[in-house]
Amino acid sequence: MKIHNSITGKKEEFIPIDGKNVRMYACGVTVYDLSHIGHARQAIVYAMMADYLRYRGYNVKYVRNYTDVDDKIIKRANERGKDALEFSKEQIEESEKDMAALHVTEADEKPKASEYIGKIIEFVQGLIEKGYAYPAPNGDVYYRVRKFNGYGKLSHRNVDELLNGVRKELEEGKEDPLDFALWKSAKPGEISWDSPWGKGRPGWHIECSVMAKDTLGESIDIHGGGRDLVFPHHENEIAQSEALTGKPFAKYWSHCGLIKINGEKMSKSLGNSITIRDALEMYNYEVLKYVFFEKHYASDVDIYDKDYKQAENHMYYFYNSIKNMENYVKENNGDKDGQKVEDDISASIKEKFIEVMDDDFNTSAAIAQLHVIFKYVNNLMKTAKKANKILAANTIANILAEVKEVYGVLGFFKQEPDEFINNMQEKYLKELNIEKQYIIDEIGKRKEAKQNKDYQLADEIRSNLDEKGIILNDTPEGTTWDIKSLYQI
RNA sequence: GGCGACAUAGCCAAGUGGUAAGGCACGAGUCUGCAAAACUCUGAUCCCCGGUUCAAAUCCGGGUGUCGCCUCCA
Repeated sequence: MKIHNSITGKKEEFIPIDGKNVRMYACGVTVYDLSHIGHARQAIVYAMMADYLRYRGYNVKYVRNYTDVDDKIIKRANERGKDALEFSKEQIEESEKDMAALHVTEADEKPKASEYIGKIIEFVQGLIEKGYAYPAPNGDVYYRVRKFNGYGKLSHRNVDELLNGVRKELEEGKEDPLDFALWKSAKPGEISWDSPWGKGRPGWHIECSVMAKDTLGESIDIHGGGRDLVFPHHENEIAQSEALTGKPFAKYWSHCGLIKINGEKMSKSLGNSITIRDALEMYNYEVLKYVFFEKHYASDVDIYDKDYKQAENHMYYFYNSIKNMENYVKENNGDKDGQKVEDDISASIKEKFIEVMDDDFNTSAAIAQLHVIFKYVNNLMKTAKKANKILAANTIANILAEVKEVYGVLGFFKQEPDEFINNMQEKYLKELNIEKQYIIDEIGKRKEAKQNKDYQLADEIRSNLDEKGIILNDTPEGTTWDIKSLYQI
C-alpha cells in the first residue's frame, strides 16, 4: 500500500503508526454558503480513502470537521439578519443533505469549531506557556512563527522567503509580519466567547489542530485537504500541534487537486461555480463519482461540460451491461454446459483492483479496468450465443458478483440497473419533450411498414425519430428504442 | 520575485528503470433489408537539449511552456 506524502513529495509505503489502526483527518468546509463540486470531490476522495483502507482490513477512524465560526459566516449571517451560529447550523444541515445525496460515506466524527471553544482556549494557553504564542494588547493572540523550527517544511518554503516579494505591513500588536492569529478579539456585534484575553473567537488554523488532537490524538496517520490549504493552513496546523505536543502531527499529508470549470478557475466572482445541488440535479451521483474518479485525486482537473456527459454515457453502458448479465444468468440459470473455467476472470478483478488502488488510490486505472471487464463479458456472452454454446451462467454470475463487490468500494453499482436505466431515459424524454407512447406508436407503424417490405417508409420513421433524439434498435426479439445522446457526446 | 507541480496519440487520461492501461473522436469489419447497439481490428517512443545506465516517458542537469500557492478558499 503506497500513498503520496506531500511533506516529502514522494510516494511512500503506508505504515500506520499503530498497526492496523488508521487515524485520518480531513479539513472540511467553512459553511457560509452551499457546497460546490470542489467540496464534493474532496469529500468523495477522502471518504474513498477511508472506504478503501477499510476494505483492505484497516480500522479507520475518519474525522472531517466543519468550520462554523469565521469572518465570512459572520458577514453572511449579518446580511441575513441571523445569529452566526444559527446560520452556520443551517448551512451544515444543507451540506449534510448534499453529502447524503452524493452517497458519500460519512465521517466517524464531524466536529464543529464552535463546540471546541474551551479546548481551543486551553490549546492556545499551552502555546503561550511554551513561548510559541503571545497575546497582543488588543486581545488578539498570535503564533510566533520564527520560534518554530520546522515552519515551512510542508509547503517547502523557508521563513525568510515568505517575506520575499511580499509587502507585508506589520499589523498592530504583531511582533513579526509572519505571525498569524490564534485568537481574534471580538469586534462590536460579532459573536464571541470569553477568554483570558477578553471576548473573542478562534482563528481558523487553530481549530483543526485542536479538533484533530481531541478526536484522534496527538499524532495522526493521514491528514488530508484541498491543495489550496497547504499554505498557510496546514503549515500552521503543523506549527501549532507540534509546538504544543513536541510530537509529529501527521505522518502522511495528502492533498486533493483543485477543480477548474471549462478552463477557468472556479470562483464566485466568475460566476462559474457549480453547487453540488445543481450538479445532482443534472447528473446521477454515480455519474459524478465517475467524473472525479476518472482522474487521479491529486491532480488539478479541468472539468468540461462534456466530461459529465461522457461519464453519464459510461455509467449507462455499465448498467446496461449489468442488466444484460443479469438477464443472461436468468435465462441460462442452472445450465452448466459449456462452462470453461478459464473464462471466469472474477478472481483477477479483485486482484487488479487492489493492485492499482494500493498504488496511491489509482481510481483512474481501476476505472480503466472496469471498461476492460465489461468489454470482456459482453464479448463472452456474444460469442457464446453466436457459437450456439451455452456459457455457464455461473461464470457470468461470478463475474457480476465480483464487480459489484469490488467496485462497490468506490460507490458504484449501488442502484438497480432498471432503476438507473429508466431514470436516465425518463430524464431525457422529458428534456426532449417526447412521450413514451409516441415512440411505441411509431415503432408499431414501422413494424407494419417492414412487414410490407416498405423499407422506405420504415427508414423514414426511423430517421424521423433519430432527428428527435431517439434511436431504434432492431433485434431478433423486436425493435427497442433508446436515447441517442446516451451513446453520443 | 520566491516556492511547488505538471508537460504522454486529434482530445481526455494511467503509467517513477526493461521497449506505452483505458476512454472519446476517426477509419475498417462482424451483425443487419439498411441502420443502431454490442463486439473485433487499426493509432503515440512519451515538450526540447545534454548526462547516468546494459536499459529511461520514468533518474540527474539545463531550457521552453502551462498551472497552483505566497490574501479567504476543498
